[in-house]
Amino acid sequence: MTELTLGGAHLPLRDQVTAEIRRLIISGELAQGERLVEDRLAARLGVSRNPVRESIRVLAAEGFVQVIPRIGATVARLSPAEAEELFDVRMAIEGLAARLAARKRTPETAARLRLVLGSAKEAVEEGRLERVADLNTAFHLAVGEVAGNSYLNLMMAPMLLRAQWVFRQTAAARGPHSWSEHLSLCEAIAAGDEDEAQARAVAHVAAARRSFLAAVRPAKAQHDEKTVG
Amino acid sequence: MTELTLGGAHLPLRDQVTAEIRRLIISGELAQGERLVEDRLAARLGVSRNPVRESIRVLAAEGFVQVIPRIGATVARLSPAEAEELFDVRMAIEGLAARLAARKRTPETAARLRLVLGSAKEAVEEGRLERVADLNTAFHLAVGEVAGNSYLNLMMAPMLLRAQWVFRQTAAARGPHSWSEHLSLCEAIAAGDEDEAQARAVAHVAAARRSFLAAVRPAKAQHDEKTVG
DNA sequence: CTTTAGGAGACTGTATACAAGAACCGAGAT
DNA sequence: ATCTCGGTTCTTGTATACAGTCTCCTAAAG
Repeated sequence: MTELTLGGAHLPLRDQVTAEIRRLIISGELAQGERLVEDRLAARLGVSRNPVRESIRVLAAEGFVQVIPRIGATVARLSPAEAEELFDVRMAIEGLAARLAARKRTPETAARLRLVLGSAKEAVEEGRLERVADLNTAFHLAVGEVAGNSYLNLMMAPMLLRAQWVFRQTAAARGPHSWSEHLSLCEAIAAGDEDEAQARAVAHVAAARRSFLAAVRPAKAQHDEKTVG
Repeated sequence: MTELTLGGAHLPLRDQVTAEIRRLIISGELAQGERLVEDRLAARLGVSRNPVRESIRVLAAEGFVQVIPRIGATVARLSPAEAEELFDVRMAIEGLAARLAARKRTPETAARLRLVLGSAKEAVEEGRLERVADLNTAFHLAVGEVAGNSYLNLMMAPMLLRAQWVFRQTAAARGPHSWSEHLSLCEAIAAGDEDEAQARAVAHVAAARRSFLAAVRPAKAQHDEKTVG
């Protein structure tokens, strides 16, 4: 592996391996459909097959990997159609998260969210693109934590990573816009306006979808504004 | 194990083990907070630790198991609050599934859904309670398949199993009512009425929540009709 | 030239072994 | 009696080994 043993408090290898393979998939270093041969992956990461296997199961549950019994695991394929489908799910989930966050917000909530947004803005200005993506994800997760629904958060983490994957695969990054949308969402949550918070979260994802569609089929008109509402 | 090697086309042990442990958790044979010692589980199921470990990771990703590195795995705890939170997620997800199903339905859709409902009705009449639960889950999954959103389905399967868990833990089964609600949802989908389909799915989950609340806090008034809409 | 049987190689499935760390229990000190 | 220290035991983390299955290549038959 390039650098697995980072961070003092060493997590179990399986967790590091899971994170690393996931990163390789999201970044595209492991291409769609590419076979994940346990031996080779293990050698590449400098571990035995066992942690790799456990990681593959988790990544399969998250939808990054497809496993066919006795055949092997491959990086999942992400057709444009499947990629677009994700936005519908995100609207539902993130809309709910925003609504609940507005409902459950405390006086400290706004500061907490703005802290993440601040870091994100810095990262945008510094042009650290990967960090921007991570901080945007962190923002959404922070909203989820404010919402305080444990199962919602359990789903959100892999979903957001998948969203990163979708964007990386289509080369449709969009740093600056999302920041103002996040800020807008943050305000609605801070104000405790559930309807507005949900609406802004949904609008945010809808905007992301437009950006995605523009990258995937630049010519075609974007007539798909229907969906959740 | 009691009976793991069932079904001719033998799945990998890890899959059978995952299903079995999940079943043990949902049924309550493994209690909340109970330690999942790999050795013991492996011995109990008649396999080695390896499949058990892989299963535990998957079940952790699904939220059935809590893993603390170097300490061990336990059956997750499901506080009443956490249990209730699930209904919000279900409303969002199943509402979306119903909407998409109505949008994507084909002429064969109704028959397919009604087939499952028929089996469920039979099971209700025969008093086969566990089978009823499985068929209700199958119905929801079938709606998801009609919706044709792969990631949505990926989330739905564990979510529905978790819903089963919630009900089993609170002893709040409700066979007959859900059946008519399912039929009603089926009709809306068949008619292609997206709004109505979503509304009925949400209402169905809301009814399930009422049933849950009635079981959990029988005295307290149920004032929580707010949420997605 | 296409097709098909056979066998070698590659890879997954499962078990076992060993190392490292955490929990537990008892003995001695305070 | 309580606290603390030490060691024993239990359990997880990781690696290795072996068996079973699939794939792919080769070679012979049609």
